[in-house]
Parts: sequence; C-alpha cells; structure tokens
Amino acid sequence: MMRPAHVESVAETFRMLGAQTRVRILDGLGEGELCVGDIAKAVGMSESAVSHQLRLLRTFRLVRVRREGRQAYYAVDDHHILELLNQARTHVEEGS
Amino acid sequence: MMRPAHVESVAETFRMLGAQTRVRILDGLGEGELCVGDIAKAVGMSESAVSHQLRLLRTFRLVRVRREGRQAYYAVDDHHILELLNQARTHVEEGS
DNA sequence: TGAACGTATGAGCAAGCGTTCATATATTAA
DNA sequence: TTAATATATGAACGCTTGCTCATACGTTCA
Repeated sequence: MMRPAHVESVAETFRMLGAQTRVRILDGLGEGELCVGDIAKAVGMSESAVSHQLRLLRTFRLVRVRREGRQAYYAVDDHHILELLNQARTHVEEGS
Repeated sequence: MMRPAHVESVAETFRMLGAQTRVRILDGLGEGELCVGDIAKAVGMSESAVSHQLRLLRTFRLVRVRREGRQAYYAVDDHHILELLNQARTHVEEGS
C-alpha cells in the first residue's frame, strides 16, 4: 500500500495530466522545448490560457522553464512524464 | 503528435487518476479484488461515496466488476493502470 | 412473503477548475 | 525615454467535481 504523502503527490501529478489542454501542451513539448507563443499556436489556445496552464505544470514540476531574453522556453521536466503519456496512450489504443 | 481522439481519452484516464480517493481505491485494489464494503473500510470513506467513485472508474474502464450474490467485487481493469500508478510513484519519489 | 443486507443512484450543494479579459512586468529596439 | 513585444498574473464567471443524504434495487434468509 502506498504511503499517504505519496498518494497526495501521485494524485496531484495525475490531476495535472487530466485535462486535454495540458495533455496537448505536454505532447507538443515531447519533441523538445518551445516558447509560450509557439505552444499557444500549436495547441490553438490564447497565450494567456497557455501561460496559466504552464504555471500549474511548473508548480507541480511537470515542466521546467529556461528564460532567454523575453522568451520563456518550456520543456517536459523529466522522462517519467512522457512515459506516463505513452503508457496512457497504449492503454487507450488497446481499447481496454 | 498524438491524435485528437487519443488526447481526449488519455486526459480522461488521467482525470480518473487525479483524485486522492480514487488513487487510494486503485492502490487498495492492487493486491487483488475487493467488495465495495471492504474498499470503503480500507480507504475510510462512506460506502455511498465509494460506490459513486467506482462508477466513474467503471465508466472509464479503470476497474471491472464481478458480481457474486449481493456483493460486487472490483478489480483493476488492466495492468497498464497499475503501471501508471507505479510510474507516477517513482516520479514522485525521485523528487523531480 | 417480508425483513435485512450490500450496492447503486439521484438531487443538491460547496469547492475547485479552466477560461476570458484586463492589466502588470520584463526585455528589446528606436 | 518611449513603444513594442513576450510572458505573467488577478478577478470574475460558468462549468465540473466529489461529497452527503435519502432512496431504490437486487439478493439472501427466515
């Protein structure tokens, strides 16, 4: 059985992955880092909405930022996140 | 890039995993099937609340039921679900 | 048949979420 | 300095979520 503190963090991580827009953002970042404007174009959302979602993803350590001039380049924080996405996609594709 | 239909299903799956109570339920089911009353005791929730959550987990195919007399025995639907939990726990334990 | 038990469901409500819009901050260019 | 650009933030609003409480359903036993 999982430790209570872990239950909370695990649920938080999944909660971050539990919205289409954030899945699309992370999926877009799968190829490599992107700046906010490019993410917004890629997922078809306003830059403001993207920025709000990136803040959540940052807070819960699913992405990290690298600032360069006036741009902020975001990347998936660690390989486990992309593996979670892949695993879930496999689950979905297998239709069970 | 992920197909739009998959994005939706993947997000749905994660959304189901994104609540402490459901994580605890699934974690409890990791050892094997349990009936509703035993799940309720294990996670310290009312049977009604557990039943509501199990319905969600059933609807999105994270668990399956086997009815036997007046009990309903729930089990994790497939191994990917437990692997997702393990992967997320690893992510959390590594502290990054 | 009737009562008891295990589970499921519907309504209702407080809390949380995800967006938009307006505004603020930081950096670069003129 | 001022203007333009890229990003971040706060408030507000409608929608969703997760619970409780009451009730209903299906099964077993007397």
